[in-house]
Amino acid sequence: MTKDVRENRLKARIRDIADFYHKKGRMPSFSEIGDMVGIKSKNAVYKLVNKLEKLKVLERDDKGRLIPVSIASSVKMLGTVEAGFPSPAEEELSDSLSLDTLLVKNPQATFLLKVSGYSMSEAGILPGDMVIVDKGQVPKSGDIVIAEVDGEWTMKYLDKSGDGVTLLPANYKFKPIKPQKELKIAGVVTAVIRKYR
Amino acid sequence: MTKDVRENRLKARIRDIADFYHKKGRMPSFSEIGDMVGIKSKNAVYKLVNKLEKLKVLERDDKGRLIPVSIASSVKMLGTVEAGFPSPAEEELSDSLSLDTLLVKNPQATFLLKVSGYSMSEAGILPGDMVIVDKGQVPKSGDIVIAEVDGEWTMKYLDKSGDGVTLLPANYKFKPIKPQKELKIAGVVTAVIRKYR
DNA sequence: TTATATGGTGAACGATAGTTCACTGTCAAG
DNA sequence: CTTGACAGTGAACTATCGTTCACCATATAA
Repeated sequence: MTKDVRENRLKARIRDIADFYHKKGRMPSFSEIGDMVGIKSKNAVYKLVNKLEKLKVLERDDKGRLIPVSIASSVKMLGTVEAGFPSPAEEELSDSLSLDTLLVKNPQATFLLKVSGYSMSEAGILPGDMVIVDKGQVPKSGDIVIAEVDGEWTMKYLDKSGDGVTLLPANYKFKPIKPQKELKIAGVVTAVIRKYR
Repeated sequence: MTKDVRENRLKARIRDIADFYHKKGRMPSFSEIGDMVGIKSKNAVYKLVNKLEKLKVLERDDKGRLIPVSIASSVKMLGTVEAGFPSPAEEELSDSLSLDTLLVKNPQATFLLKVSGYSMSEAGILPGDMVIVDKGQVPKSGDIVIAEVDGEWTMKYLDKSGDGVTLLPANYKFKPIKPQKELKIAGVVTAVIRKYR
């Protein structure tokens, strides 16, 4: 009864703080939290923050400043499509994460390129897709790489299994590439993104 | 000569601040910036921040607190694969963005589901891929949706063109689904993500 | 040469930060 | 009915915040 009311109020407050963070790009201060959720005393906010810290919604700095934890993540990870969506209560339990931290290891060396050809279509990489490319990663055999071969840029599978290096397309209509003069591997494709609408 | 030195020092400082932000989850204070980059006077930091604000690296709050702009984004958007990578100087000019803001409109209603079947493989959605699902979006004809049809969860194209509603697979080996009793559309697939390694 | 922008030091300012204390109701469990 | 946890008020505390002041050194431009 009143327990539900308390929980709902707590969730609403977490949502308020998360909204603030996503809109303003920083965590609110204690007094700002108080203004948001309708608490007049900073001490009450202090206790609220203690609770949220235990819930791993946020963390405290060594200097006491707030840093987001579950708040910073924009999506919640569920199971497979076949499993469908769980009940709202169970949704809460699923661990949430940020796409940036999931997909980008070192931001300084990571780029987004647009795909235009069909040469990798059998690997599920279609024209209009975007690939995340890490320039700092060491390319291994089997990786999809962005390479400059004899003056032209392509995206292909890197194959070091035979003698020399071969670039393999993922489309039977395209031919493997044996670099004649030079092969410069600029980066490794670490992820593919397709955005609808 | 000395101009290059100045620019490089500025870039190194921007990198320091970005590293701080990505590691600690919040922007540093003025004195923290001073400690990081080796400036003893907060006034010098103040002038530095003014410059970074003009460069759109960061912004200032109405209360003077720092919020990240280009610092918050983890990837830099380039052109097509065929265009390849530009020179490092041109790389700087490319606009950078955050994958979270690029792919997620409302974080509260967005989920990540894992794909397991081949029923959408011709749309470039393969087993092991992840789909970003927005539960708050209104499903339109042509969208890829997550639906519960007659008690089972699937991901299919939504087709409202004919009479009634049909769920279309993207694989000729699978058959279109005409819901017998009930069709609950739980969300719209807004993006596909494939992560390597 | 003389200006003048640039980048820095150091001290001071009021405002706000997070924290702590004492105190007050409210509700559920004993 | 009492007890104790919970949630909140209000005031005080120190530390740190961003800002501004006056001043200095070094380059670049006139």
